[in-house]
Amino acid sequence: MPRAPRRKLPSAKPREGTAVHAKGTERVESILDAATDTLIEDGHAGLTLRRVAQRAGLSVGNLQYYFPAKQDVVRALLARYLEVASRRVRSRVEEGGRAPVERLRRALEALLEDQESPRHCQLFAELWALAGRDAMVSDALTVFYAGFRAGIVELLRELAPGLAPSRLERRAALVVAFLEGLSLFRGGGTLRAASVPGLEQELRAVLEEVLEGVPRAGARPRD
Amino acid sequence: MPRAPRRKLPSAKPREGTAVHAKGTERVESILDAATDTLIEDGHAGLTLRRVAQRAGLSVGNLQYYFPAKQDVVRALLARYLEVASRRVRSRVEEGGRAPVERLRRALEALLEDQESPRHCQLFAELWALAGRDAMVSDALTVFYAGFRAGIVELLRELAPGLAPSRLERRAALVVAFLEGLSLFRGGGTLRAASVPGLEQELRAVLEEVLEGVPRAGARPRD
DNA sequence: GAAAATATAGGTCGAATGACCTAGATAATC
DNA sequence: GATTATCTAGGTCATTCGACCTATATTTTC
Repeated sequence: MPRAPRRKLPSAKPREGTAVHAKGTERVESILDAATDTLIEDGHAGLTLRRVAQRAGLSVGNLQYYFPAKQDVVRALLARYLEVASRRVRSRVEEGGRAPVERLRRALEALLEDQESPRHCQLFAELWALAGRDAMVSDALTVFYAGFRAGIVELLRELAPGLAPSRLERRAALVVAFLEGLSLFRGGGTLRAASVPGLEQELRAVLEEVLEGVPRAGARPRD
Repeated sequence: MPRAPRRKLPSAKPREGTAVHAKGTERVESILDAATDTLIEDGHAGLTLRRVAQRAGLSVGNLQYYFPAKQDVVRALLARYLEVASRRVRSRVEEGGRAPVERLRRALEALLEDQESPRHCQLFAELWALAGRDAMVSDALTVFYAGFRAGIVELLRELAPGLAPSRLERRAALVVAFLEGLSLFRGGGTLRAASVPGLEQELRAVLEEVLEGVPRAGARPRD
């Protein structure tokens, strides 16, 4: 943690991750790639402009031409990654046009597959920690999880059309929480070493068990 | 990230978090308190010897009398925190001597209560991120979660005595994963802002639903 | 082809860091 | 009272950091 930013007094460089020419756009992409890798491998504290610049193969000065401050890099990297991840969730949800139960089953299976990536899991672990300290990260994740939930809601709606929208939203939130909890111990999660052999089959078995008896309305709670 | 540690060549201070007199023990405790708070508030990168010393109200030299290196502070603080948290889980599990289902219900309720603490949740978010990069942290968490799981296993065993130990272990792992996932969005979690109103009641409702039909053996999978 | 926009390299600066050290003061214990 | 434990206050050192700046190439655009 180097210094107190004496920030933006005159500032002649209004650029913020946007480029006009093709070459610039390409540069921005490679910068964000490098920044993402660095964030994943070395954490937020290890994400330094110098390291990113070196990894992306350009000078620090050049990097700062596109992203004047570190915060700008993080912001852009986050926006890009979460946007892609969101689209991924949507596409998972829309996958296959079968019966409701089957659709849900396939969507969950696909979401679980995404957790195989250690990169992805480590990134999110990093973001969860950051969210408690950085409002920008917290906001970005809030938007992301709202989209995630919405995708699950769509799936659940088909299964239980009678459920009130607010209750669907809540059930979806529980599903998301479970999935994120699993991402810690499963596949590429940072705690896969703290897991248990055979977790996968058990998870599938429980999923089947729940899905078989799923279209029950449940006792109506005070809304 | 300051410098490459030129580490331990002669080293005349073999102390490592242990004190002889009462005053020293007290000091160590206050150091670990300060270090824990700093880790929670500023993250692993913000955990600097200077900051910890200032917070604990002593000199850096004195801090290093007890903990020669930063790593030693982290190790000790982790051991202490996870030990306390482990005991807490056990006591939660042993709480109340009622019927199996009731015991499980109460234990889960107690575990959920622990998630109300933002400090606790932020610390764990930090540790999950760290675990991917620091084997010491990963190992400590692995031990912790093994204990956590063991506690849940005890509870589940009463409910489903027929289940094989390995399957109990796996079910417990799923419960732990769900709980940790919830800790992100519930109570003091770093993503409480990304949650949904009424999550609590819904969670209780689902819990009840599951607990009611719980002593079913489930289809025997290939073990 | 000239003017303007864009791209890039290299360097400076103040601030902060972890590890280490010295020299001495104060307190507890035997 | 001597021994050990605890503690303070300061400083050194090599290193890293983010922000900032200037000078120069390279492209676009007109």
